[in-house]
Amino acid sequence: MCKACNKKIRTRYAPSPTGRMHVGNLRTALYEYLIAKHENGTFILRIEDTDRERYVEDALDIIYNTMKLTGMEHDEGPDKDGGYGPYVQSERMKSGMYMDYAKQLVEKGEAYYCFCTKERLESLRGSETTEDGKEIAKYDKHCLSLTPEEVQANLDAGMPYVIRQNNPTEGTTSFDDVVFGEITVDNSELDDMILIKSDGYPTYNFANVVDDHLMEITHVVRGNEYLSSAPKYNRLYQAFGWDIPTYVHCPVITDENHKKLSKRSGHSSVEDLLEQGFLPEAVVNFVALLGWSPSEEREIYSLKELEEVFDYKRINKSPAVFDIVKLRWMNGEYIKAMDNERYYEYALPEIKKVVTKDYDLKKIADLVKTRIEVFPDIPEKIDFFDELPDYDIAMYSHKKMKTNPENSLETLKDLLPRFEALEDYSREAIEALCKGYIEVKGIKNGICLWPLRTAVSGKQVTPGGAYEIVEILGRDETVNRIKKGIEKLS
RNA sequence: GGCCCCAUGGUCAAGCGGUUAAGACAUCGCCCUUUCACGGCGGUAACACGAGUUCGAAUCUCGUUGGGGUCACCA
Repeated sequence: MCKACNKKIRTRYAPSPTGRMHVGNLRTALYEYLIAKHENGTFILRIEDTDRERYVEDALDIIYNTMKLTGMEHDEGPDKDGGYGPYVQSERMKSGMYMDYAKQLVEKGEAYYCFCTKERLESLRGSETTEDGKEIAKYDKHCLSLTPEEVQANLDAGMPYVIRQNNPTEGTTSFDDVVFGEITVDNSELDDMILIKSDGYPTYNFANVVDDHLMEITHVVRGNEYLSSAPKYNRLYQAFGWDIPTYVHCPVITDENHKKLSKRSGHSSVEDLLEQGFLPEAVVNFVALLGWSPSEEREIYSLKELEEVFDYKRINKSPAVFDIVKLRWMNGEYIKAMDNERYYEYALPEIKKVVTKDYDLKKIADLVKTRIEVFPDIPEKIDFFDELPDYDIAMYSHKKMKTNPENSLETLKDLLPRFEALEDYSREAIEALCKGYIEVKGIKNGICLWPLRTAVSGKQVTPGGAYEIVEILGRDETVNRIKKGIEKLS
């Protein structure tokens, strides 16, 4: 229940099918979802496809898919009728409802027909420009002065027209936002925005208000970029005499340069992130924490857990930088916490990219589990399994281990026959072999294990230790690689 | 440029008039250890500035500076 209006909470995510899902939109959707679910409310998916020019065929699939992957299941939507349909604006338009509502406003004097041509509108603009060359314009209410007869004559003549909101030029308009508080603007700043386009479609601005009202949306969550047009939406509600929903404007998400997160960053959409190997649950968790924080000191939350603790009153106002480094850390936490079965599903394909021989891929996967942050980190860490890389004998030298090419050669020469003779080739036996050797020789672990691992991997840094690698390689390959080491060192 | 919004470490952030100004990521050091990672311990690092209000301001007010957003028949 909504405490303010005493109604069951209904929120909606209303994307436009124009491409990939921006992380800002994901967060908006997430907050809508959480606000509803926190109070046992209804979360609705509505498609705002009134812009036929930007419409992208695949976009709808992307939306459904992303919602599914993230676990944000909607209660009502195009595929789930809840009695408030249709849930696609282009379908809602077929009944002519937007036009009817617009006409209601015309009758009330809150809107008017406008027959101005593009050319006239452009000439209106030219006069002033912004710093970056953008034209500044505000419609001059030219067509407001048309008499009803003139309007009718134009209509009869089939002249193209739009319907504009009629905003006052004096006084002020205020509205409340739960995160930004009360905001007041001079009415003289309010442009007479277009409600119905000349193609008969409603604009986003208009359809959004009408649909939110008809669908009984209680909480409207959207990005900060809508803050400046919010007063105009408010006037629309007032003009109709409708209840104004609770506004929740979210702070912007920026890139590391504090600019609006754009495609250029390479990770502006959920799909980008998924392609880069991030887990949907990590992305959800991370995005939830961008502009919001829980009251307790914790950062890892599943969607279910977020539903419980989410309090939209704790959303903050200042913009947040999308820090991919922290996302990587968080993703790593999710990987470490994954149960093995699912972990293998993600890890094995990455391993197969560089390991084609018949090794125990799951054991290799185990090796990297605590060493990666995203799955594509895997290949470069394990490429030595398939083929021993060419390496320099300087690798045998390690200051702290007190190893050098000379004592390494000795170790490898000693180890070779022992491995060749090893019948039971198990992890335990391998360990026993090495430990026995270390004890007999009275040397430090490193003197034995560093050269062994180096010979067998050709690398100074490997996931896992000598035992694990040697076990996975198998006796033949291990013996082979020890021989190569001896050759190199001799 | 007009209007609107924002301002705590490099980043995410807690904080609502009295705190040694949390915590996380990153970074640095130590421990663990056959490398790396994991894990554990610790360090460096912040209230943009200036006036008020107040016994007392990161917290309230105003201004300055800086940043962002917006000004479409796009959403």
